[in-house]
Amino acid sequence: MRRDVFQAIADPTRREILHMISNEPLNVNTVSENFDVSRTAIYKHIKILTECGLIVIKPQGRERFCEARLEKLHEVSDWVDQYRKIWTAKLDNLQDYLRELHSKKKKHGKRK
Amino acid sequence: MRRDVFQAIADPTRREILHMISNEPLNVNTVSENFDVSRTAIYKHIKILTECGLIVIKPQGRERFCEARLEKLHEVSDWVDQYRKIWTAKLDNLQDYLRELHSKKKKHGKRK
DNA sequence: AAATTATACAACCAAAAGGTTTCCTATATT
DNA sequence: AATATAGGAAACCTTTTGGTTGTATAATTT
Repeated sequence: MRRDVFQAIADPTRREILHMISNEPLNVNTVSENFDVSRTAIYKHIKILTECGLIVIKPQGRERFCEARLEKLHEVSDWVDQYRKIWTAKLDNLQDYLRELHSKKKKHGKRK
Repeated sequence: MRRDVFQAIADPTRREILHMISNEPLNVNTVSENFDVSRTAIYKHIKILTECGLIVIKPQGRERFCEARLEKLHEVSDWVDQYRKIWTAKLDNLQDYLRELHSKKKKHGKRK
């Protein structure tokens, strides 16, 4: 099954799961107790998160502890970063333009 | 229809559309020509992207130019950032641990 | 005016997503 | 040994997603 991080974090429940275990690993039951859907439903989300590498499962007795692999999110932030350059550049241009407009206030039609 | 940025960027086709128009606005046909699915399919993707604010459509004659609103991606990077703190802290801890392990190489089993 | 072009949108479809209940297995507990 | 607990997975269901074709409409060209 093709799983990628972008698809995994698209679901709000999965983002919440990630949040829950971001500080300490929790077993499957503990995670599912915090939602009002069934344990099986949560289990499926957990499976998806492991399939894309955002979680690793560590067995301990009969329990499975879900541990977040937050570094995996760098894929997302790398992707965003390439666009941040563009959008901040555009904002800079806008600022320059506004500044220029402001300094030459002899002209008529002015808008913030 | 509830649309959020996370869901919008989950689809690879939509990410590619964003990429295409990240530098210059393009009209719907031009965008769709670069994919091998129908124009209607692409149009739907564009609609989803506008619904979550990642694109604005500017009519110009009979054409609609799709302009990227990349700033909207800050929602994603903000979300990632809260976790980046955690994952980098953990990496730092690991590094400290390894450094300590290395300097005091006389002892046997040591853990932070 | 007629034909072409760019887009919007309805109707429909198959597959995937997200959920359920039910049953099974492996560890702990008593 | 018997029971309880934690998790895995099959079977099934409904809604959403991503796609299609076909039709309609508004500008542009010829």
